[in-house]
Amino acid sequence: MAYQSESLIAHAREVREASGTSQRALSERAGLTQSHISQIESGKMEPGLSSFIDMTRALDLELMLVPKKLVPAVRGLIKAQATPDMHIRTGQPDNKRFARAERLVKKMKQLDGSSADLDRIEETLRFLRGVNISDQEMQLVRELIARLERYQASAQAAPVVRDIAQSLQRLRNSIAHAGPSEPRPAYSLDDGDA
Amino acid sequence: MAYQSESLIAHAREVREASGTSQRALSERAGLTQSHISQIESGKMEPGLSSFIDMTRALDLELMLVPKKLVPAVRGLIKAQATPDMHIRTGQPDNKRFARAERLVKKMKQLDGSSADLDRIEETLRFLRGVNISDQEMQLVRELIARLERYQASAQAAPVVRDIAQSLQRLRNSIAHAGPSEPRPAYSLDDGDA
DNA sequence: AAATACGATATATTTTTCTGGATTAGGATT
DNA sequence: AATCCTAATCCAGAAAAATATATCGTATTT
Repeated sequence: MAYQSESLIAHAREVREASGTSQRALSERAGLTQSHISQIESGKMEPGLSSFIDMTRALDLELMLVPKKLVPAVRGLIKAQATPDMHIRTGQPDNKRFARAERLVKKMKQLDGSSADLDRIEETLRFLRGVNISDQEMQLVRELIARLERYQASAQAAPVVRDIAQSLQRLRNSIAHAGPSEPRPAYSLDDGDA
Repeated sequence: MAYQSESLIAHAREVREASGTSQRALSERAGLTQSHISQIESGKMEPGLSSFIDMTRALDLELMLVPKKLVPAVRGLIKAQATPDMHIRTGQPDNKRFARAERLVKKMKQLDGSSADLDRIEETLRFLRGVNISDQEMQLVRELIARLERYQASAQAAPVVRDIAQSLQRLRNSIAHAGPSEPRPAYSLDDGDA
């Protein structure tokens, strides 16, 4: 049920997972119960507008009304900042998370069979673990891992996996030689989704 | 009640009024009852997320989650298109709406007393009525008039009236001599609102 | 003056959210 | 093996939203 709000809720969930926030932690900040959030995220119930606002505000997101005509432009803006330039490299690699991710990939490989994309992800993760990585970059990695976790069992996981592999690869490149692997277009046309 | 969603709902309402859609017409397109919409708009009840989505989709709006950090940029984008360049001038002046607006201003003047801003609005409206005006421009005018109607009785109507007067003035200038009265910055910093 | 359109309200019924707490199940950590 | 954290689920009850109609006051139109 609740087909219209599906993608919005999925988006909120992705952000929550990428930020490493648990449902419980979020529930406290947003003033809702964990049970409530679980049901919302799993589509068992439809939140009220204000509940959803509370929830997303606690994730540093703002719910906005955008004229349909400029939805692609806004999407472009958002995507552009989701993969920022990443210069400062200070943080520690967060080995736990990498280990978890590598375990996940291993599991996927033996479940669905090995694939070029999975191999690529595995290798890139190994590389990234050994490198000093900025907080922003680590955040991107977390986001990608969370996506991978979410869609591992999904029917059409393949394109998602491919996208994740590409994103990780680009991150790796931008670190390996801090040169222009791709100029990264600021924001432009961006095919609308569903 | 329902303080978080207030501005979102107000925005939806402004768009509805600017587009000249009645609550009834909207209710049919969105699949809600007119009573329902009235209560939502007047803050007597809090819509469910999906109800609100239905409502705003019917207004050619899309509800999006935007990282707080780029809210100003998105606001800028939206505002920039709300006052577009306006070149094509074909439509008819829509005299009915102008007449209605002028009546409103007259009423306000005798109620709250005359003010420089009201005078300016009155004069600009007279000018605009006599000119060939594009659909887009007419849409802007409608939006401004709707705002005026909404805030006429409000406690702090003054700044709103001033803003409306300014917007109309700018529109008038851009028509009078299609020259650069102001280069209109594409989109940039934009002070957040409430 | 009568008809029409608009938005706000009223009422009654049905449905759903939301809370609160408790529990279950899976992984990960120790 | 035992513990901890996360997410999903269940249950009960209170609160609020959604639906369906109908009416009212006011303005505008004919």
